[in-house]
Amino acid sequence: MNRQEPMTEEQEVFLKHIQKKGLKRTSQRDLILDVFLRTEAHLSNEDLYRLVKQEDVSVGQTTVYRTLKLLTEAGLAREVRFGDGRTHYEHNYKHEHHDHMICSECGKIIEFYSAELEALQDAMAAKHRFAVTQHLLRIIGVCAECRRSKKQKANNETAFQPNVRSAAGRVSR
Amino acid sequence: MNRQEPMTEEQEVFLKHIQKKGLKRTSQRDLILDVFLRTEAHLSNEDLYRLVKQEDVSVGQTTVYRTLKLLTEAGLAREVRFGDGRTHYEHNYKHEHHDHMICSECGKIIEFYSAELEALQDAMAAKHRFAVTQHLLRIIGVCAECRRSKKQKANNETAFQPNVRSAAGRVSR
DNA sequence: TTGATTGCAAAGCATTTGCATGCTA
DNA sequence: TAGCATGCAAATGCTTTGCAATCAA
Repeated sequence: MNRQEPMTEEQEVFLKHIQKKGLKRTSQRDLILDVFLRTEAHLSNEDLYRLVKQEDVSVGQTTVYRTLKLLTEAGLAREVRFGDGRTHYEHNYKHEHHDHMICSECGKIIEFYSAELEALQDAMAAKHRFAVTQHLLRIIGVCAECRRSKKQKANNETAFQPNVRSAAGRVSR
Repeated sequence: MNRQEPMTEEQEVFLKHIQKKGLKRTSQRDLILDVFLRTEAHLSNEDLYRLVKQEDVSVGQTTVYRTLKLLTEAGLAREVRFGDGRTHYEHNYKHEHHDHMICSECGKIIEFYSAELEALQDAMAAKHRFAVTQHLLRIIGVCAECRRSKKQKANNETAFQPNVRSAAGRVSR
């Protein structure tokens, strides 16, 4: 393990976290962090595992699980659950907090942020003397594109059955 | 299956749903609906299964799973996921929409509602030309009681590690 | 040298499914 | 009587754990 290249901020954060916990830096952890940072998406463990494997076949899925947990502890990643059964991860370092809209037709995920929304949530919490650690807002519906294409084949009487599980599972951006 | 007692509204809704789908009314389904309605909480499948078993040992867990799905379809129950890995269900018939605050210390769940919050969410959705089907807001933090008892044993330097998974899993009211 | 790390296989959970038997309409 | 419902056991899918071999500090 000897790289002379300058570290990115994220790598330093990770290294510091690892040292603070008395753990060790390994090539696998470096690689996984690297691939994670390089990919702007809501990666599931499986997704990340596949990407990492493209650069090093020998890495095991368990290591990816364990490293994602480390990254989360270090504040570099954030767990997101979309209700499809698996856990997804997104960048969390110096990223503004945001929430998600999920299209139940195509699985597309729209990120959004509203300061008023945040303030209102805090106000509600205060009203109940509740100290907020984190919050999670997920809006499920149909995105503009899907609504347009649905209008075209309008005459089918089938009731709309939101199926977030499979839809969100298929695509994650 | 011959009860002459008057049906509750919920039972009628359920029966209607069952008939519309060409399914059959059974004693198990009746019992499960009954126990579910009688219990004001965020029951997991397991919870409901245990309660039902107290009145009829012969009922299988699979039937509870299947019936809860039916109740959800019929609009009598609503699925809620608190992030503890399992699905919980709450009453949904003629119940106002509400959101949840979850205490990561004791697992207590506070229900709350804010019209402004709802309005703002709809506004955000509209801005993205997104047709909302449902939304989910979960605030995680520490409730008033737990904060009080934490203050008393104040001097432990242990960093606060929110652990919603186990906390919310243990208690559900 | 020593204890953390890794990858594999096995174990754990919550949930779903296959199937023979039982029961509703 | 026909076909849905039930309960059991087995299967599934994601995640975690046990363990022997390996590797960083």
